[in-house]
Amino acid sequence: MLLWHNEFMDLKRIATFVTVAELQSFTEAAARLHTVQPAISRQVQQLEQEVGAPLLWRTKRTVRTTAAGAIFLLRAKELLARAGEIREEAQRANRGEVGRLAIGYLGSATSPFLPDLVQRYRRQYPGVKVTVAEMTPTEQIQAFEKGAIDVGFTRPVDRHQRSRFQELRIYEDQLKVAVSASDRRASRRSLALRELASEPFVLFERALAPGLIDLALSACQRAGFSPQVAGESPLMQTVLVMVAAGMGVSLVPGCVRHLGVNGISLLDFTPKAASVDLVMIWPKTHIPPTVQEFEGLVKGQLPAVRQQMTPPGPR
Amino acid sequence: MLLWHNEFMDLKRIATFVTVAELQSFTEAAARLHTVQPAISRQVQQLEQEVGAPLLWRTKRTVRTTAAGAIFLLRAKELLARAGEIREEAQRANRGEVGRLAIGYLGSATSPFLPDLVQRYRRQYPGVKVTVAEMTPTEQIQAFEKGAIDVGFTRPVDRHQRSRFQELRIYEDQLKVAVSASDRRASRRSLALRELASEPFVLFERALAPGLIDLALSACQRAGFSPQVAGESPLMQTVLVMVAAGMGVSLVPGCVRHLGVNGISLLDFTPKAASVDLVMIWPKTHIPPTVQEFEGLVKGQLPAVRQQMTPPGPR
DNA sequence: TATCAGTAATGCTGCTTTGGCATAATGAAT
DNA sequence: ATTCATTATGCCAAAGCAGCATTACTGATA
Repeated sequence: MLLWHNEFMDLKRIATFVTVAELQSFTEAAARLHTVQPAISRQVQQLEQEVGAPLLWRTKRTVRTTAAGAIFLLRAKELLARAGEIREEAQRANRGEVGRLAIGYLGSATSPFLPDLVQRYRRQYPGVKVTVAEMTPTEQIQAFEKGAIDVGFTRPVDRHQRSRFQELRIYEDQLKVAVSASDRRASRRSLALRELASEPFVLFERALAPGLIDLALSACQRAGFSPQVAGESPLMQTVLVMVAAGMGVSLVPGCVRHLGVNGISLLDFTPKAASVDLVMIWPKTHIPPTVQEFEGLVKGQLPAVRQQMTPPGPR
Repeated sequence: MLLWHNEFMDLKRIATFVTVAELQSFTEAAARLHTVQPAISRQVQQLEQEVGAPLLWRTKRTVRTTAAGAIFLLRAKELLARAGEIREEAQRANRGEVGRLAIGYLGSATSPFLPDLVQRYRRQYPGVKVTVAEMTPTEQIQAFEKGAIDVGFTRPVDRHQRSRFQELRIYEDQLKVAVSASDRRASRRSLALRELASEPFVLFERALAPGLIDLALSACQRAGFSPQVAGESPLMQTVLVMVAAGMGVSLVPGCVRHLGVNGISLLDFTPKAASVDLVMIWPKTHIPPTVQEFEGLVKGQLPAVRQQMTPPGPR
């Protein structure tokens, strides 16, 4: 490697040349750069080697740029400025001020509060490209694999995946029995789950939200029966409409009341089932700064969100 | 200076990072860059220090860019490409392939051949911005001072300036006596200069071309008289028109025959005066490559130019 | 004309940085 | 659990670089 000149120009040497060219003096440039004149001389010499052209025309009294030096001076200043810019940009990306934040969300459980969260975040980080996409829990896991989303609002992931994701509980919801408004029990506050043992059930498709459906099934199990599934749908709205139409009863999270489907009644039941949480999840590995910042904002908004998602009347 | 991190990012380290990011491997990057893996590790570490943000997310199995690294990778590649481009541009400037060539010229002595020279040059060096401006010899000297022109086609400069300029003789011309076509001597081939001792003279303004006029005056001096100047003009055409109008005789370079002024006759005279040369001059200090290349082209064209500027008929 | 003053280049030295080797640490896959 | 692949770290020698002293040169000045 002896005497083997580098393939690349050195930005420091370029900056030195710019200073010399603008001050038209090696000595003054040395003072400006807090070093000594011979260092400047050699830096410029090396840069001329690297560039492959003389850049400065020296007399003992004055220093001028050559033709090559003049054009190089112009371009070098641009290059140095650009170098500074890209460093700034990387730092902004590292602070989560630029970049992207792709959000997957569960429409039925987030519609009341998510738009506000997103709006607050976009105001605070206008440089971040935010996208939102409604997805079922299963679709969100797949989207994480493909890198299509950065955070997801969903149900708690199963034991298998738990180690790969970080979770933030947003709010706690309760399973409710959904019956048609024309059902004879529609006006009751509560019922025993085993009263439904022989009723037809309409459920959300298990493959798309196994956590939720398994919770419902285990509730029936504990009540001593296995529900007779008369219908399934990949859309929560459709489930509710089928219930309203009297095609069966269902077990759904209380938050579906925000979906605005008429003709149904949501009842508490005994024995009480475990609560069904809404969580925000994101992969533990390689957490982008945008996600970190979003997490902080969400945490700050948690009280407001929880108040918003708490049923207004008597529970 | 111990542990004092440089203000500038190092292009070599940036290139190393790009290689690592694209190959997604430190080890492979080391092989590609003909060095060893620890060197790569430390270069990337240093670059991350310089940038002020983590750029790569390392596991033992794979290497990925962080959010900051992803945007930095994109920009860094542009920066490296740009750095290469500006080096190329400086080299082209050094070879005279880009830049400028500002030409000052003496219209009366160059009009037959200069357009062709300029055209040839522009074809060979299309990247050079060529400008031409008609100027008297004195104006050319001033234009050189201001850096307004790079080469000049003019008369030989005086002793005082000679050391500052390089000269290339283009062609050799002879002083002629100009008389009106209606003059009784108009059809003669030659006359003795002293025949004009008592005639009125019309001359080009001395201040604008001292070399030429001093040559004419010294010719008269040697013929034993001092001409009686009846008129002066800063335009050679005007001088000739005044001669044609019979306002006087003049002493002019033979090349004025190309100006296309009618009604005059150009005669040889005795005693023969020193020849009046047309030269190309340019400052000795800081000769731009464009000028060097132009000089080469002009030298190659000299025979053609001289043939073109030689009077066709008997001399 | 000779001296002087100011500037860039060069020789040299010691410190800093960097590359290369050996090895440790770590995580994934079998 | 073990092994393999990969990156990080400790160490050393070589190279690069800054700083000092000095030289060489030129334009200005007396």
